[in-house]
Amino acid sequence: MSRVTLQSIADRLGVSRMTVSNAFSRPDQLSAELRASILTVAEELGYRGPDPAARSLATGTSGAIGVLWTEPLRLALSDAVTARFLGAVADELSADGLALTMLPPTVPAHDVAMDGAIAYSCAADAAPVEWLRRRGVPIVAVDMAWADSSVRVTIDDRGGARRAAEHLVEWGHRRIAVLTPQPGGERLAGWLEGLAGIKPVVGFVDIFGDNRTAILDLLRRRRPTAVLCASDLVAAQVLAVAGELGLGVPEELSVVGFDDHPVAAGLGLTTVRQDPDAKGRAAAQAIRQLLARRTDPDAGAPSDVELPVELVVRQSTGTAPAGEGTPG
Amino acid sequence: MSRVTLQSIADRLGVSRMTVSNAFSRPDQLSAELRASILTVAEELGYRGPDPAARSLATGTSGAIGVLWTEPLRLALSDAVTARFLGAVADELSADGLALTMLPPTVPAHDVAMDGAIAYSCAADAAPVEWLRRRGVPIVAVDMAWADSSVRVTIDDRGGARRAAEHLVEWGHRRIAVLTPQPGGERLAGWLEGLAGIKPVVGFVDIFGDNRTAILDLLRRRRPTAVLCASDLVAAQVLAVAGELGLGVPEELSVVGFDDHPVAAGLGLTTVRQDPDAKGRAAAQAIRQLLARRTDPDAGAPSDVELPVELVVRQSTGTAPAGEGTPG
DNA sequence: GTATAGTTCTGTATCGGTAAAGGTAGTCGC
DNA sequence: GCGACTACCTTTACCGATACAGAACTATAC
Repeated sequence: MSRVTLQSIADRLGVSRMTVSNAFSRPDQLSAELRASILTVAEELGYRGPDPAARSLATGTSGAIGVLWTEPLRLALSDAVTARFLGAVADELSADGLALTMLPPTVPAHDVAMDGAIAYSCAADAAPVEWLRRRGVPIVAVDMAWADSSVRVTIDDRGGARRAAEHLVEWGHRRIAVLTPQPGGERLAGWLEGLAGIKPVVGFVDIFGDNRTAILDLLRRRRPTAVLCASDLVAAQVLAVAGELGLGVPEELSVVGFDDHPVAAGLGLTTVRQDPDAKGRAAAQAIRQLLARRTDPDAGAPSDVELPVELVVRQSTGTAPAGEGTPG
Repeated sequence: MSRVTLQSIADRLGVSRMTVSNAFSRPDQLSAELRASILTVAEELGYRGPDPAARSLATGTSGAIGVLWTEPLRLALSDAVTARFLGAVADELSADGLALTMLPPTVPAHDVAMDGAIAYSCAADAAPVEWLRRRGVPIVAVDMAWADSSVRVTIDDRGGARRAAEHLVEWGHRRIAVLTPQPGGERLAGWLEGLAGIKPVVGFVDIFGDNRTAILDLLRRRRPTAVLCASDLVAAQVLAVAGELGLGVPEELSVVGFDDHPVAAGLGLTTVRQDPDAKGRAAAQAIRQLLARRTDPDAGAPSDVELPVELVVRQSTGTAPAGEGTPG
């Protein structure tokens, strides 16, 4: 017994296949009467409804937007800031009837149908990004340094980092450490700007991992009076290690994070706040505009967006310890 | 200029379209030599790679698993327990090369191509669930009371709730309130079992909302010595209101949550721990088995899974206040 | 020299729809 | 009574691939 298709229904009723298609997809194109009988027959035959794959092929749209992420998805979803961003994207897109498809690194991005994609914090030369570009899928790059033609949504990483560094300098700190995932990047650049010539001790961390050993080593051997961290979660690890070492915060050590992750408030962590909801909305808007251009080439190209950030001063930063203000 | 397809490449080289298809999808089916020249020509012509929609129609698979959720996706992603579950599902499925498509309530589920679906905490009669059933999509129901033929993955809600209630009774509590989102449900049933005849004060809450007023009213007017909450987030609200009222916890009020949400440890909240990672893995496994049955009908049907839970006693519960142990 | 098998490529059939233009009546205005 | 309109349905022409069976050719064995 073969599958029930539009044709089966059409044959049964002696109408054209197109009419049956319209009965499901464009009810205004046929009389209510005929439509009712088509639906009845469809029901009788056990028709499953228009096949999404076939429809997708015929119309050229799939109803889904992809999210590219180069780490295991667990990490995206378990981080409150990232998850919040994704939630905002999803909600904003859902208003347009679009679903969100999350593509882990192991899934060949070229195999999954999508009308557009959001590349989130990927390396610009990551293979999946490259594939999608090839396919001509409209891409919005979020939190990525990617000079290429797509649209970018970023936050003012550099400005926020600069403010954070300036804040420490204002409090008299001179022996300052920075914890960054890699050499380079906007945040590091901003810190250096804000430090105005002070050479920081640079430590490298795994954003998603446990950096206890590295931090322990840094605090014990280099004795910074302040630490600038690439994220609040790293900063939280610094606070924990400081506690272990009996270092008073902020009396002996000031700590600054980044993101204003939900844990930051509870820890009294001074940090640079970003708005993941706004970022998500901006990304979704950009996608929407790119999609609009597909049907109406006159629609303007969306422009890059850079969202502002804000320094939030809490209890984890204070004046530099007396007599310790100079580089060791 | 029309689009470059397999046919364009085939024509250019004088080979059959099928051979070109194989060059991309089944490299072992042709000589390395021919394949190389096909890829070269493809490159020259600017071929974008096999169209996912077309492939999907031809093969009958789409490479994505849907997640059904009847609230705004923001709520799924911003809740740590749910997000963690989704992360586990995504990671587990990604090993099979499957992407995860999140379907918000506003997206017609029948319009998006998917090979299977995970319905998470939806009403069994929710329209999207019904559509997918119609379409014959294999569905795994998670945290749902759904007697129908699909596979279910649940946690021992009833047993956990029973243990929580017993715990309070053991500490001498007799005037106990429960906060639940709706009348009925496994957790409520478990509480009632554990209360062994004690009639609780029942309060209704919005799981995703702010219930301050309702809780304030409950604590002030009914003066329970203990509260059983349907989730840790509700329990956290109870703790906050207790603080406002100057009620000592646990001296004057014991509070029990559910889930062992990350905030619970910080709040010292006694709760029932579930393992969202295990739940995610179980759901993904079930999907995998359902998909396997599609190609090999002899593969056994996956069976329902009920995961154990565990009472975690922290500082928010203690002995009932003296002389208050009897129902008012 | 012929059967056996393996490699490489081709032909045909199919997957299940939608878009856009094309009839064909009946209706309306005048 | 005639053109224009509207409402409804049909025709034609795709959308871009994969599955499966078999043909042609090469190598190996005996």
